Amino acid sequence: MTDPNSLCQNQLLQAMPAEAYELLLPHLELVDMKLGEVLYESGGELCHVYFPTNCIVSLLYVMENGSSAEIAVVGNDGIVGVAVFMGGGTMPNRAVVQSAGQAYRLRGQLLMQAFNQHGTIHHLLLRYTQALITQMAQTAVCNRHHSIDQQLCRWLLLSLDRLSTNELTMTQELIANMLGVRREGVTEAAGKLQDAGLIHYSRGRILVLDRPGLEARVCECYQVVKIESDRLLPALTKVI
Amino acid sequence: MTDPNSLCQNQLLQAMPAEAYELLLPHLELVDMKLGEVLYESGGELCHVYFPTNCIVSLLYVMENGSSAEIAVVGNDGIVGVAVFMGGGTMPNRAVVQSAGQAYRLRGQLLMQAFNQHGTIHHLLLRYTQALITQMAQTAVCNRHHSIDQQLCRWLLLSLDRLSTNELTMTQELIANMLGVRREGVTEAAGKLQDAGLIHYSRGRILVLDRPGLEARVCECYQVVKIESDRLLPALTKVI
DNA sequence: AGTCGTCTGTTCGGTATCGAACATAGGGTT
DNA sequence: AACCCTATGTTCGATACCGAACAGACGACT
Repeated sequence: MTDPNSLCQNQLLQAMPAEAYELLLPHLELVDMKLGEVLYESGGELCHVYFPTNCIVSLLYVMENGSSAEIAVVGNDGIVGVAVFMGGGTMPNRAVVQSAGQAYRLRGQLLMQAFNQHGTIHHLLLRYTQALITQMAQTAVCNRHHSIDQQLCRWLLLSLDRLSTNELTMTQELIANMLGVRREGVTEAAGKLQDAGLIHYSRGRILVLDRPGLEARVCECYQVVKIESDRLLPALTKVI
Repeated sequence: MTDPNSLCQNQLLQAMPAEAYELLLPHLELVDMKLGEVLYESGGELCHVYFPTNCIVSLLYVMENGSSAEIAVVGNDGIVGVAVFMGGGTMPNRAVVQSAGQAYRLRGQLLMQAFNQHGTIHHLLLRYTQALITQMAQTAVCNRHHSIDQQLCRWLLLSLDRLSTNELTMTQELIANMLGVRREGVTEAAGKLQDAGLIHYSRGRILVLDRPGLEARVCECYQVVKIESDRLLPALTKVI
């Protein structure tokens, strides 16, 4: 069973009205999410959805030649598996744990019931999905127009927003896979940030020293996503 | 008033069950969509939604410095204004008529009613939205990994799929705005396609001579979106 | 027929990113 | 303490795309 208090760690669960999540509560299962774990393969049926608490999940597209690109990230602000209630059941993307932690797991069918029967849950999930759409759209824009330096800043800030620490466990190699660039490109960009005193890098650990400094360097894409998320899900930011 | 027969030109309307669209029918208004017309500005309230018949609408993000990037295109396969039923009301994108024609216009509130009251419409629109999500995700991937040549092929095929002709009215300058690249880049890419005998270009008109040839050159992104759309909305392809 | 605006084609140097190869250095293991 | 694996740093030339400037060419309009 599940400790009700820890539900607050996921903002979507937290935003649900009492009568709604009492319905879900008995079926929520707190599971460990290990770094690199694949939750869904591209096109694979989604048996469960996940409400991350202190982990981050990346949605990736993996190309035929093996290279990849991140489409969006989901943390304690959202839910992994929107295709369940959108009706498609699957998506042509892979979902990978990018930062280890825990998540509440729920059978897809149960979420469907809640989605169909409770207007509040319905509205909440659709608004979250719209925020996710904005994140994807802005990823497309950023990939087109912005430098690796700027994209790295955006990526760091998106990750920071979804964690409670200022330390990320993440090699440059992995970041490169997410951004869809070469590892050397990330090395160079991270080097600049380190020289500027904004981060400290050491063997798979990134310490963010100066968040305002990152925000000063990031492209507009980050703010667009953040503002839109706050607009669509105001309850989430109020309660924190 | 509206000629019921022409409703068939939009596949979403066409796929609605009889009792559902009889509800909407009296409120559908056939309107002219002029090239370059802006349906929504970024962040602007969506009073109406549009069901394109023989026009194409682009969803663009316009950056602070004025450059732009296409996020997705909507033709007679879909609806412009998903933010109405997703709950956000607005999106941080601009919707522009990319290819002139006509569309059925409907007040957002009326669509909301239909969305909430008719399960069939509800399912249909959410599944379409998921297809749109796939298109956006793949745009992000394509922007990251593929050459202008490949992206032009993808763009031409996406447009062709939404028109009944093999002729597009579109200057290279406009295509460049959509793809978020320089006009010269499009000139060069289009020149290659013309040399290969796949298209014929002349002052704002593109004649597609060899569609299979384009399909042979396009990146996997095009097929991913097409397959996913067909999967999510099978009724639409069956009836054609 | 001539003019003009727009669309397309071409060129130039500059820059960001790529692809590959290799060097260095933490940090855990034996 | 020595070792090794992995993460990070550095270099090289190649390439794709950019930014700007300009040349040609089609077609509409007078």
